[in-house]
Amino acid sequence: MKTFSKNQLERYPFYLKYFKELQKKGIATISSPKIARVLGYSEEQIRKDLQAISNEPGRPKKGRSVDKLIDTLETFLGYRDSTTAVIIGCGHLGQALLNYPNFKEMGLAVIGGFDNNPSLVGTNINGKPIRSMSDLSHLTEKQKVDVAIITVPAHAAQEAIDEAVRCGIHGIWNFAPTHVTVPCNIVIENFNFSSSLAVLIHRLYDGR
Amino acid sequence: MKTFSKNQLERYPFYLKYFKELQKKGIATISSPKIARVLGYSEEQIRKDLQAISNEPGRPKKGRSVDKLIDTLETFLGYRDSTTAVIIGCGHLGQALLNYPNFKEMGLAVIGGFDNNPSLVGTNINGKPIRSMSDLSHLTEKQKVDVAIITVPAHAAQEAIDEAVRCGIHGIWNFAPTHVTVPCNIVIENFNFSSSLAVLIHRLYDGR
DNA sequence: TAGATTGTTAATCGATTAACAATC
DNA sequence: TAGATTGTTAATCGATTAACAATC
Repeated sequence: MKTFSKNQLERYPFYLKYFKELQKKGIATISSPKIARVLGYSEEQIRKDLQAISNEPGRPKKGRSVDKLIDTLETFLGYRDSTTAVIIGCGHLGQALLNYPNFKEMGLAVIGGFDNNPSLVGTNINGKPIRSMSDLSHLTEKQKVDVAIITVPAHAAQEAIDEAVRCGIHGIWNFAPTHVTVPCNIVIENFNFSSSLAVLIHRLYDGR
Repeated sequence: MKTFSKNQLERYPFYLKYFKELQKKGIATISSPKIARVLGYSEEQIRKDLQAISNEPGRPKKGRSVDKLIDTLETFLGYRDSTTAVIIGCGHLGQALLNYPNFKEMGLAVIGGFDNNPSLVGTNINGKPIRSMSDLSHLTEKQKVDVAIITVPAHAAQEAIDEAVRCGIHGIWNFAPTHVTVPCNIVIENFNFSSSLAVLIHRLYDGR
């Protein structure tokens, strides 16, 4: 089976965004050299990336159909499925994610938040109910939950993740700035401000 | 000069976090095999990573001093410097970042926000003033600003970044889910929800 | 001394880039 | 046909892993 590296997977949303802009402009086909000029990837890499997910070849001299590429990418990225997610930790960052408008078009349905702060429990944020952490298992018994988005402080992250895993959630999107461990059948993606900032600051002070 | 790959730079904050936990527990030295067990990297990689930034060797049978490692890492990562940043776009995400408590210890001083929404301009968030976008140049004339954190909607990102660059800001931390272009002397780091989510979803539905 | 751990050098692996014939 | 672009195969590059002598 084809395998996809992390870097490669990270590029696909950029392609999709660009192709949607082309579609809006009424452009029907796009070639690798043109994509290369805009997105700054090499044209060979673009060809490989698009070959890996397309089920029909590109046409010499034309390139590929923008509509088909969008269709293929949205399917590949799971934007056509509905993945359900809960936010664990409804502080500022968790609340921002409860309000984030782009998850829906990415096929991610954020169905509610969990927190232990009594002044939050029972309220709604962006129409989504905030429940007590102890209610997570009740929700997962009634409804499939695919992803737990972890936005608790670093010191509480491992415990929150353990509870999510106990409740049968298989995907963890960890925003807490700390290393955590999960069983090997659980998929975890760390989305780490401090790692991203480390790259930025180093490049900034180091002249690349 | 030594070069550091993106992956390598992204690992350093995890080391630092872990070493600080050790320090809190009163542990004085740490070896690569032990780090490997906790963080899940290979011990060879850990040795290379720590060698690359340390100015004295590790001691056979002991490892390295936790205090010294923390000192070295904090200096290397720029946590001892003060990097100044402004938030451009003070919607939910921008406000969450204005309230994010961890930037300070990373050496990042968020000094204010910019937005064009008249109901936000003139207010304070977490003690930080929100100004009109047209005032950015006034601020940068008076004060060094190193980083612009871009939390505007995707369609407004390029314009916001162009303005930040015109104002002499050299570092761009882009949270908007879109590709943007910057002059070659500007450092940009994309922190992209859709890319991170793409990795998570693919691993989740693909059995790794 | 023995053993754990180090740093260095070589081997492997995987991703990106280059070369080029095929094709519309 | 000529030229742009494709897909494939080979070469390069860089990062990770393995091997192993050195050392406290």
